Amino acid sequence: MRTSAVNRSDINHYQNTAGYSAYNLDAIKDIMYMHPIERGHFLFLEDDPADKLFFIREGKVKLTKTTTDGKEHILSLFGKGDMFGELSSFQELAHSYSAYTLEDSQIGIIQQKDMEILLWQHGDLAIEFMHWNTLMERITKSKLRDLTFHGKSGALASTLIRLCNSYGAPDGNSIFIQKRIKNGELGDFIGATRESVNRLLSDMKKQEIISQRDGCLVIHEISALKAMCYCEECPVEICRM
Amino acid sequence: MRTSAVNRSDINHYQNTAGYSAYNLDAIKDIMYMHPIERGHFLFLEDDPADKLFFIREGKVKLTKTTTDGKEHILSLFGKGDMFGELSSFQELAHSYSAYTLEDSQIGIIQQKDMEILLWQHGDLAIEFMHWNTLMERITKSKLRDLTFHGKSGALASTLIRLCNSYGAPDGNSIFIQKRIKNGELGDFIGATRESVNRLLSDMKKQEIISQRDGCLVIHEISALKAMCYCEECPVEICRM
DNA sequence: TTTAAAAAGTGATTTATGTCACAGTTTATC
DNA sequence: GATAAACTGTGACATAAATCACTTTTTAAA
Repeated sequence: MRTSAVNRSDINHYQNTAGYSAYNLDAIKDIMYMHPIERGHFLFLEDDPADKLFFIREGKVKLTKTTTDGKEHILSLFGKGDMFGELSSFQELAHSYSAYTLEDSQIGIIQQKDMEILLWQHGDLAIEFMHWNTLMERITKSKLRDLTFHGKSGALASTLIRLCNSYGAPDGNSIFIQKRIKNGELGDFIGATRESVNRLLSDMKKQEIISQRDGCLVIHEISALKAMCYCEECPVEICRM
Repeated sequence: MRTSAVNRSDINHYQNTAGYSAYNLDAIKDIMYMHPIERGHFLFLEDDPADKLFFIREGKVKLTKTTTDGKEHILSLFGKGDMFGELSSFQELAHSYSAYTLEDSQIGIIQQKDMEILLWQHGDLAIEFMHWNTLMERITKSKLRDLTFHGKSGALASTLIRLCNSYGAPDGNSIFIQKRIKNGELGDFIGATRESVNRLLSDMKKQEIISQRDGCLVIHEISALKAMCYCEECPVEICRM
């Protein structure tokens, strides 16, 4: 049993980033083609040519990578207002991951060619786009750090914190994660087996760091999770799924 | 002893990327201020404000991150022609890593403000800059994959392949890595201890996958390394340090 | 070239994580 | 709400990697 009380600043610090974007890319909204995509459909597969960006007007999208030995790595979960995609730079490149919808979604598709014309014409957009790139790169770097340097327990703790930031709702002194996630899926985020995730979560439950309600995780002691991954308190725009 | 011969296509596939850049950002050369920086000096430290880009005209730079529990993580090694740096997007952000020179270097420094003005004015540059961002993001994502999903031996194998691409020179049927790297340093790339690295390298030597000459590593069976990290054959511009 | 310092190598042990097997529980579907 | 399918929980064991302690080798400095 942990004795430290939940720190009020911890509760206030996090905010649910679902449906929130730190960037402002209005100009591209004119050049994107909106497509309604039903739940469970792929936007692209690994090895498809990478020459589009995708803007989520409505819905949720999961990015996954399948390794050649059959493991699935979940790279990101994106929601309303997020943009994602890979472009080609020095040569025609293929996607390094797949993307599919988790809900019926409205997806804006932007062709690389159109994007380039727009960047060429609109300085404001170019600057905003740079900001978006900067942010995406920081998110990826922060995951690299968290997944590599404090073992699977650190990686899992970091993932739970990111879930708080992306799907958390205040719940008394705790944070309720408004998303059902299977243990195997948590493992796919961090490169661990479902059994390991299960044991790590069980330990956290024994220590009353987390609990479960209605099949969702509830985080009671986010400070304990932060200790496990040697959290550096990066902004919520970066510490997200 | 491995029986498979070194595949000629493996030898031809890699190329030394030191001093090579896949992007073309001539316009920024006009706005950067060149500074001679002596070996061992820091360009910036973690927590310094992130508002500049750095272009290496001459020399080598190492990017490292120190975790709060005292570990050092080496993020990248950059050389002539490379550009690096972090900018701020939605708010003033701090650097998440430090950068210091490994040799006496000539470094061009580009202020974020100047960069933004230039992007605003020059469409061509905006597009090139997007390509650069795209490439950097792919490099980081590929490291995330390699360091997280096939254990420390996979992570080490991937790092050795990247070293071949960044510092390798053909040497008969082998690749000579023209850079002395300590075992502890290899550990800092992948989040492993020097002892673990030592044992993994010893195993590779026993299997005649690698050897050592003049304090440098020589890679004999790059295909064996590729098998260890389930290599997906990404282009050398991405598979680098 | 001697000497001190740094790095490499290695055995013994502990801890972390994966693998396998199977029982219990929840969820989805008819 | 019965039933199958999917998911969770857990023990036993195997393997990977860290830690500690120490010797040997290499490198840098005097």
